[in-house]
Order: sequence, then structure tokens, then C-alpha cells
Amino acid sequence: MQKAAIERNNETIAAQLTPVGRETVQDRVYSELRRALIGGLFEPSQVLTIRGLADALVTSTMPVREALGRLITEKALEALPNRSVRVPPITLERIDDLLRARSLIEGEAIALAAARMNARQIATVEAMLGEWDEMRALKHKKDIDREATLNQSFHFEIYRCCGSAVLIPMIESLWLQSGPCIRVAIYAFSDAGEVDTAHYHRSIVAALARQDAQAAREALVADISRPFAFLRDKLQSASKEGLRA
Amino acid sequence: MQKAAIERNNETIAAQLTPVGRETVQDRVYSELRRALIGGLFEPSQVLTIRGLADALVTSTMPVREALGRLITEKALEALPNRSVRVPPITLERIDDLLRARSLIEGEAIALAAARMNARQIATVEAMLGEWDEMRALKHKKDIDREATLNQSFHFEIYRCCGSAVLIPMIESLWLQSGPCIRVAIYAFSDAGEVDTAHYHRSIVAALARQDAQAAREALVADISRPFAFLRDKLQSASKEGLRA
DNA sequence: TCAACGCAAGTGTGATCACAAATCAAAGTC
DNA sequence: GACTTTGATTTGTGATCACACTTGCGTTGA
Repeated sequence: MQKAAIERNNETIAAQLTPVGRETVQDRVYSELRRALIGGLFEPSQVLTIRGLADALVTSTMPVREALGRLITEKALEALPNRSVRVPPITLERIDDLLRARSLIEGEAIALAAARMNARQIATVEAMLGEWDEMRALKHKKDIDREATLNQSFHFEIYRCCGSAVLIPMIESLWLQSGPCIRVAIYAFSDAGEVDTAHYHRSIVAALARQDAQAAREALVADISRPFAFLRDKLQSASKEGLRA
Repeated sequence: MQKAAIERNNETIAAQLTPVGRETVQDRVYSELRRALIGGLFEPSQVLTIRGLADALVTSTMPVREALGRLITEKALEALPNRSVRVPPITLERIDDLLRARSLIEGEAIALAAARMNARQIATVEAMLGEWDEMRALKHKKDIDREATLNQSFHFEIYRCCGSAVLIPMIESLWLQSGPCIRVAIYAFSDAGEVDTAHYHRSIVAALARQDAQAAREALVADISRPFAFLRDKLQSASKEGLRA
């Protein structure tokens, strides 16, 4: 019975090797498109074609069309009656709609998380606060992409603690939908002068640290409302311009 | 310039014809699978294969695999590491999770709807109440499928009035996820004796009629909690049985 | 007797082709 | 000159094939 020995041997091998996984092309395409959408690499109303994306991603059309189908069901993309697909356009109603849904669901998620986070988990998000300051210190080079990524990690690190396998995918879907809008707002932000995202994040962490669910929810809503409110104003003045012209 | 005349002619023709649309096979497969899932035709933990479904639906594998992919991203189905796909199994945590999410989001939707519904819309859902009683009158033949369909129509008729294009797809996704669980509960219900769904629906309509958002929310939560609570008890006693054995 | 091996059927994934619909541009018509 | 028509190109959809992986069962070996 040297079975135990073989078992041990296999375990030591497993400990040395990093699992390569068996990610399909379709999965890679899907995450790549997700990343692009949340990061705002696509503009609202931009039309996407299967063959175009397949060329850009250097694959065949097959994985792309399945990934697009999945993104359409998540409302991250929009299927036009022409059967072509585009990034959903920004409208005032949609902005308010998205903000309300995000406040509701992400607010619930952080309230749940506030009651469940342990010291280690709080320390993790606190550390991300430091990372943010660090990045801000060398502000000569504004790296909007890096800021967006860090912001996303911060939020989802918290949401992951809410213990709900149902809410988190919904939040991801909401980020996917608001990604293109938000990015437009962020660009406008950095033109219009600095905003202290770090301040909002600090008050979120403070509320979490004292397990104050209500305060955490309010701080979070304040944080996510900012770009939406900014975008809303921008859109309203733009439409007034349009009316005048 | 007889363009206007042609236009008019086309319009009169269009008024007579019912649009056949240009629904793709993929769309039909997708809605069929949705219907089956919400209706609970698939059992939790049941494994589905692409070729099997393609045979059952009399199409090729192509539309089926895309539909399955979409359902997986909505968490209506689950992708196993083996790359096979199954209906998500029922667990206690999942039941609580789904109920919490549904209470939160559908509660918000009905609260919004309460403030927005006009007399005609309220009359519509009131009429559905009557339809329910009618069906119940000839209760000799319990048609669970018909009850489920009517229940779904009732709820979504209300939700559609909330004016949010973001919330409604999320609610659909939640129904898709809870469909298989609920159906198990409903079957157990009808064994365990009658429950007065109509009573809950009546109090929902009453609250909507007097635009009482809070009452509507509470009545709704009571309505959707019932099968979940029932299922929860059933599962708990079953697991106790399992432990004893 | 039982575990390990190996073969065969079944399954998901990706590529390619055929086809229909949409789009765009140039030529034609009033 | 404005509008329609026609033809070429582009695009999404569905079918089919090839390949890799998994699974199940029967055989082999100790």
C-alpha cells in the first residue's frame, strides 16, 4: 500500500506548479470586452461588429459572437433591430436609472459587508487607501486607467464580503452598464479640476471599521453619486446648448 | 409627388397586418429555455447537454450553445468545471440569498410603481385578480402551470410600471434563478393544502390603489416570501432526516 | 478480488462555409 | 437636380466539421 506515498508525491508536485487552468478563448474574449467596457474604452453609441472585434482580438468570429451575446443579455451592449450591436447611448433617464439601481444594490451589499467584515478584511481595504495616496503623490502623471482599476478593486473587495452570491453578479452587471457613462464623466472631471475620491473612500473605510452599516451605505452612495451627478449636469447643459443652436 | 399617398397606403396595410418580426432561432431557443426554467420544468441539479437540447428543440447545436451561454451569464444555469452545464442546485444559503435580493429589488420596483401607476394600469392588474378567482372557481382541476403563468403576469404587469429599464431585467434574472426552486415549493404547497395567493395579491392591489408605496412593498414581500419560507422549512427538515439516517 | 489501464462513445469548443439581410455607392430615371 | 434603382460589399446567422477532453465500461494485470 504505497498509495499514501504517491499521494504525498503528487501533493508536493502540485505545490510547486502553478495551475495553468483551462480558460477557453470565449472566456478570454468575454473578460477582455468586459474590461474594455468597464474601463470605458468604448464610447456610448459606438457600433461593434463581430468580424471587427475578431480581427482586433486575433481570433475567429465564433468566440466573439458568443461573448457579444452574453454581454447583450447583461445589458452591457444593445442589440439594434438591424441585428447590429452597439454600446448603449447615454440619456438623462438612463443615468438616473443606473444611479438609483446602483445605490440600492451596492448600498445593500456594503451594509451586509459592514456586519460581516473581519479585521483582516478591513485591513486589506485600508491598505488600498494607502495605495491610492501613493499614486496620488506622484500626480504629475495622471493615470486615469490606473485610478479606475484601483477604484474598482476597492469597491469589489468590500462587496465580496457581503456574502451574497446573487448580489455580486448584479453589481458587476451594473458596473458594466455604467462603465461607458462613468468614463465620460471621469474625463470631464480631470479637466474640471481635482476631486478627492480618496476622501470618500476614507469615510467608507471608517464606517466599516466601526461596523456602522448605515454610515457605510451613505458614504458609498455619496461616492458613486458624484460622477453621475457631474455627468447629469454636463448632459443637461449640453442639451440646452443644443436647443439654443 | 405621390409619395405621401404611397406612405398612407403602406400605413393602412401596416395597420391590418400583425408584425411577424424577424426572430432568430437563437432567440426562440432562448425564450423557450427561459420559459422552461421560470416554469420549473427543469429540476435543480439537472444536467443539460447542448446536443440533447438541440434534438429536443429540433434545431442544430449552434443556437442552443449561444442560448446556454447567455443563461449562464445570468446565473440561470451553472457551468461546471467539466464544462457541462446544469440547473443550479438548491441550498439553504441560496434560498435566503435569492429571497433577500428579490425583496430588495422587487420591493423597490413596486414602490416606484405605486407612485406612478395611473387608473387604467391599476384597473388592468385588478382585472387579473378577477381572472385568478375565476380560475380558482373551477378548482377541481388544479392547473399549476396556469397559476404560475398568471402569477408571473400579475407581478410583471406591476413592475413594468416602475419606469426603470435597469431594474426590470434584474428582476427577470432573479425569477430565472428562483424558478426551479419555487416550482419545487409550489408542488409541495399543493400537497400540503391550499394557500391563498389571491389574498396577498388583493392586498397588493389595494395598496397600489391608494398609492401607498410602503404598504405595497410589505404586501409584496409577504407574497414572495411565502414559497421561499415553505421551501426553507422543507429543506431543513429534509437535512435533519438526512442526518438521522 | 480489486485497482489500473485502455478503448469507445459522448460532449464542448473553435473554425469555416453558405446564405440572407442590411448598407453603401454609383448609375439610371423622371 | 432630387429621387429611385441596381449591384457590390459587409454583416449576422445557422450548419457542419475537426479536435480535445471527459466519462463509462470492459479488459487486463497483480
